Amino acid sequence: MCSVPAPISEKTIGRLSLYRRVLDRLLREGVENLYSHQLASSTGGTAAQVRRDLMSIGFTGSPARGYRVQELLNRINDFLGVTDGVGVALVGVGNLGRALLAYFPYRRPSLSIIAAFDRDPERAGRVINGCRCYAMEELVPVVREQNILVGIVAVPAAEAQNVATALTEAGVTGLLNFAPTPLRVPAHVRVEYLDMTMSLEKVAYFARQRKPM
Amino acid sequence: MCSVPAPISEKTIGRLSLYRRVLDRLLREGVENLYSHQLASSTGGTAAQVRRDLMSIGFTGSPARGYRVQELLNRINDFLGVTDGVGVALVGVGNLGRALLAYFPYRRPSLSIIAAFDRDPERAGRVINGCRCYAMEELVPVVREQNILVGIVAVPAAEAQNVATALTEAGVTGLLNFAPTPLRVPAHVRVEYLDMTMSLEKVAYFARQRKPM
DNA sequence: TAGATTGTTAATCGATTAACAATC
DNA sequence: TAGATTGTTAATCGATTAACAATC
Repeated sequence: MCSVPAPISEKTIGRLSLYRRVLDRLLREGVENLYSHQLASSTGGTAAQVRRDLMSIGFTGSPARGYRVQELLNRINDFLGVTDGVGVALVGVGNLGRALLAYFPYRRPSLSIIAAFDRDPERAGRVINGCRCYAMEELVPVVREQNILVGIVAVPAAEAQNVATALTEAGVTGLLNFAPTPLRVPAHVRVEYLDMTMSLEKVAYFARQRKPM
Repeated sequence: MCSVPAPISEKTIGRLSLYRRVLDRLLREGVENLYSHQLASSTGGTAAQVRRDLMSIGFTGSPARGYRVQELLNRINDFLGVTDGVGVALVGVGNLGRALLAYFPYRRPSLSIIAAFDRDPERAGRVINGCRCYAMEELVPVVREQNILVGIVAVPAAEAQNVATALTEAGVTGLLNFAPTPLRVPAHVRVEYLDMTMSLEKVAYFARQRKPM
């Protein structure tokens, strides 16, 4: 009965996050059961993929009723660990940073940006969207003090590495990097890259290809 | 000599976008030649992957000097079609939308957001970061008039499908979707998904896993 | 029961990695 | 020449797809 630690793929983690939000909405709408193909159509995947993902976290359904929404949601929340919540630090309070502060509301249950940092002394000391902005020098002590685990890098590419190093030194184990540059971090730190310019250029490329219509 | 149309992978397109920006910077720094591993370390990939990508667009280097930076940059620009430029429309001028207006400057050479739209009449008529905001009713005529090919969907998930349908009807062939919901569009329209919440939740998951240090 | 769905296994597909000859 | 790099081919790896028995 001692099952092997399930090999959860990285992509599965991302899809579980999406399932979670869909299930949350469905639950509020009063849906109690759903089939894999329903969840697939709400998330843009295939039914088989949904079943694989749920199997990989050890959740089973029945051929008759499909999956129980409430139980599945609990299971995913539990698996992703969103019930506990995690503190997030934002570095760089420029245009992008301010947008992120507005996008991820302060003191949100699962993920909350609880501290922001900027090199510009003008911005330090201000409170934006409920989030306090600190000077760069305070990064390490504040992140340590508040037990922050995740850092968002929203500074220009040239500064990104220094920011990543400082965040890592302060004890962060996950980084979301908006700068279009690779970050060198210790092996125990996870970096996720999010390059909006790349996404837009990709779309533009395909849009141009399909222009002649 | 009639070579087969090279099968360029979707991921390659994204990486070419990143190479392009690195090459642009290197060129300004006066670098004339570079090896695949140099480009790889600047973009977080492997040398073999860089070589595959460049080969796939028919660009070759020499064992002695590597690749010529200027020629490579021209080739990639040409391939991605950035030299011509493409018009982008933004739909949704909330927190995220305004951030995007600030992030992708108006009248940028290759990609410029030349029109924004919002349901809120308050926002329509204003000019943000040099970009004019229109009412939702003007979407189809304005997008058609200005020959806009790409649409950015920055509205809540519930409205995303309607916005996508309108943009498609107006002649857009590429969509960048920030809403966490799949979009049903005609086959000739390309949709790219960018879910910031998913990215952040993924990082948080891995960060928590690695917490015990 | 009949029918749709689940969970499992085998087959397929694509991309990455490894090995190597050719080049300057 | 020696050495590092390029371009090419074969091998490996993983993920997706397809087929099918089990289930309610």
